Amino acid sequence: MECHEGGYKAKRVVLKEMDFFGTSNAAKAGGGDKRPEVVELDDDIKLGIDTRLDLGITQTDIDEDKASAGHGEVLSHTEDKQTAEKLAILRAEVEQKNVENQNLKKILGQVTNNYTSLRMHLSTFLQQQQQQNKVYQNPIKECNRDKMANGQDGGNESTPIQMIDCSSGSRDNQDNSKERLKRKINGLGECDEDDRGKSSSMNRQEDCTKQGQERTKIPRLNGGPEEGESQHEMTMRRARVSVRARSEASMISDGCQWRKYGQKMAKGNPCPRAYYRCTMGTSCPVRKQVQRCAEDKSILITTYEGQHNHPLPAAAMAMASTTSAAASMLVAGTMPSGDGIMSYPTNLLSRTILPGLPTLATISASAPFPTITLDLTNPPPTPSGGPPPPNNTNNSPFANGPQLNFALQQLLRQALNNQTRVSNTDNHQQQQQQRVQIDELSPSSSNNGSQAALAADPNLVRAVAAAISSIIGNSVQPQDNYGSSDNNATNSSSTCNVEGNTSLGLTN
DNA sequence: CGACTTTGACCCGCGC
DNA sequence: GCGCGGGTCAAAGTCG
Ligand SMILES: [Zn+2]
Repeated sequence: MECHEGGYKAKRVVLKEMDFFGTSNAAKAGGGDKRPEVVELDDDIKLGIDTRLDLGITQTDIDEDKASAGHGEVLSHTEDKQTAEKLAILRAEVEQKNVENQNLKKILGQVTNNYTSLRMHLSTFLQQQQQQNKVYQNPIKECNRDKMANGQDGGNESTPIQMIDCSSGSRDNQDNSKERLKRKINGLGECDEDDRGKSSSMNRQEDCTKQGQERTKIPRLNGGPEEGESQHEMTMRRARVSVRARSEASMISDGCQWRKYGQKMAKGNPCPRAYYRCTMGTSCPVRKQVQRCAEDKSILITTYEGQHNHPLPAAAMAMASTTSAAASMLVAGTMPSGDGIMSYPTNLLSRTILPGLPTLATISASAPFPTITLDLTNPPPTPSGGPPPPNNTNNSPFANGPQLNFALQQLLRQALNNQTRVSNTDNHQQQQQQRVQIDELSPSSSNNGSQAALAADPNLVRAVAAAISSIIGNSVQPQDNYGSSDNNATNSSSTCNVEGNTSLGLTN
């Protein structure tokens, strides 16, 4: 009803979006491929800043002043005046040098930042490669993969093949064709990570209309016990990220273009759930669901799913990176062991508990899909603590992970800040912000208690690295702005934060 | 006229 | 087998 006020009369203009990141302008600017670093350096060059550390002259002049001051009784007032003028000039010069110094520091910081980013990205990439190698080593999966790639009927095998590649867009070129192939292949149903779950409908549609094939039963994602590897893949495929934010608007402004393709009344929630599809790309598989929280209708729950197969504007990258980071964390933390779908996160995130820290992440095995909820409805995050998200369930394995939570929190905040900055076309600040972010995560920083945990727990490091990589990817790979966000459509239920979701208490 | 929203219908999986 | 709920499609209508 009015929960989702998108009343048609209200219309497009009325379809007011909460300017979540203040990116309305940036979204249109769409400079996703711009490298802030370069811009700033260019600016410095244009300004003709003298980058030489030429500070000796000033010292000499000062000494001269001192010497002349020693003969003060001899000097006349005019000489005093001259000295004063000299002093003033020298001070001005010193100030100028200071400014230059600061500029140099900035540049240095940027370079350091870039270096760190590249390192993180590289490490993440290597990790992903390792994972992929593992996948390829699995003959069964390989077989399935081939079947899918060739468009052959895979029978009832439901082994999911594709994994979410949060940081690389290597698949992007193949996405469309793969998708079509997969959709033609009914039996395999959920081959594509983007459409899994929903692919059934789409498959059905195309099959019925185009091929008229008999619809072989599409095995459910969780159908049947699979080897750990498969479960891992499935977990990755089904990772979802939803964002909770207080907004009176009907939709969050995330920089992307969305087309509404459906609306349903969800059970247990008087407010309808709207379905949107990304229209920035011709066949972008990314979808999102928007729904108001039943308990608190001022809270808007936006769930992203899928991976963009097209370049994103900077404004959209912020959100995509955020969700991607969350998904990465989820993927990294949801390595299934045995039949427990979510056993891994327990080890990863619940290792340490900081009293008073708001619960940032929750996961429940009861959830149909691994879901990360980025909770932006809470007060700003402070490592010292804060009120827990209203909807967090205590029983989830992710309930306690101060280090990672805080790190991710910072990352997400950074992403959000980045987007805000992008909207202001202030790349410089964005860079600085990013640098600060990395500094916080770096071992050299002394602010977080999370450092120790990061250093001690490789899993944690991996998770954070994956999360960082997706954000860093913005600056490192401007042209591959493929936001990978697997979000959850909160299909578990329409309530605010159902159990089974991972929720990252994120405050902005 | 193109892009978009609305909305009813349809399909699917799942539980009983 | 049936009903329910989630997700999607597509025709119709609206807007710029
Ligand atoms: Zn897209």
